[in-house]
Amino acid sequence: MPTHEEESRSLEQQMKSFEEACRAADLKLTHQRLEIYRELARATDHPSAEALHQRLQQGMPTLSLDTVYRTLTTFTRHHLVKKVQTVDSQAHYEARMSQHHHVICDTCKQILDFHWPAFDTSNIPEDLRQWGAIANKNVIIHGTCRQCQALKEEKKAE
Amino acid sequence: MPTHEEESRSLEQQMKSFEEACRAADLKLTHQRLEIYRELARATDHPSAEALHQRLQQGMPTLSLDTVYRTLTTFTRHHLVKKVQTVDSQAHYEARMSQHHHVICDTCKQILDFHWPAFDTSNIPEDLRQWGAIANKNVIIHGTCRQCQALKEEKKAE
DNA sequence: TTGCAAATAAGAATAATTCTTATTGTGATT
DNA sequence: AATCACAATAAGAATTATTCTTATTTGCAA
Repeated sequence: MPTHEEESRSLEQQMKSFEEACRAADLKLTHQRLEIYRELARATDHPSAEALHQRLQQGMPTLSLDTVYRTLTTFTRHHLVKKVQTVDSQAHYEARMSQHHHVICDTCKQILDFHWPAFDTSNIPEDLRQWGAIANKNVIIHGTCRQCQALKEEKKAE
Repeated sequence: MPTHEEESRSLEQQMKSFEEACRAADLKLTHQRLEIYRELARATDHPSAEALHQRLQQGMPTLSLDTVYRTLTTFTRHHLVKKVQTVDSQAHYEARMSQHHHVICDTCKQILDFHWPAFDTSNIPEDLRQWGAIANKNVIIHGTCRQCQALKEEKKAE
């Protein structure tokens, strides 16, 4: 368990490498971006844009919610932060009730089912046993499907 | 691979057990519910409420989008259909970029990180190798955390 | 067949996110 | 240090996904 001092030192280190990554990606180092990143890096929960905005507004009363959204999207695009895996904003349904998993193409958004019996019968990590009552465990794979890969190759060739 | 005939027969069977499940759950067998379920059972993609509504409107011009939403929610509550796993409608972010997974309490919505190296190093099923380029594979576990379990026990005891 | 609770349609309301536009600020160049 | 180009921001309007309100209809039990 890191002491308070160690924690904040590592936060500062994280800020340093964040700044470097921004420069490498040609992202301007604005006050907003630095604060939004710092707040997220400090967070132990998984805050929504709204939650971050509220936390930051104490110190930056003019910060707009839109900036938080835009900035998080930018960060995500540059792999500086992660969006917790969701399909997308729309809910999707299925009638198939048997155990299965999903592969999602991040380009065309198509969702495909697959089976993975070896996973289904595997045991969850020891430290999760204490967590509570588990209803189900599922795998979500993200990537680019064949067709979209091909389309991207074509574009590159142009 | 089932023939067309077999497929539609099994759809009819599925409809039969659906009707039975509705009766068991005291859900009235309305035209709308039957058609919404049939359309979803027939679908090979994972349609949104909006998509289902559009498909059904051909034959049922007065069907409201709200009914589709409400009905899907009802079905989900009764485990007659599944909502493809999402955290909830709001997007959630994190600055931790290292490989990890999430447990989500369906009651309090808290998201917790956990590690599962054995999963991370496992190989995906054979038939997925052809699918495309995989960017990442993650586990999402849903359930009820300790605290929420305890609260539910209390309520039951009252 | 009648009655009543449950379900629906229609449209208003809300929540989450994105867009538009005018203004500001970063960082490169002098 | 002053200037400049353009990226980034703030504010509020607009969009999208979903839920709520209310009046009407319908399934089904008696």
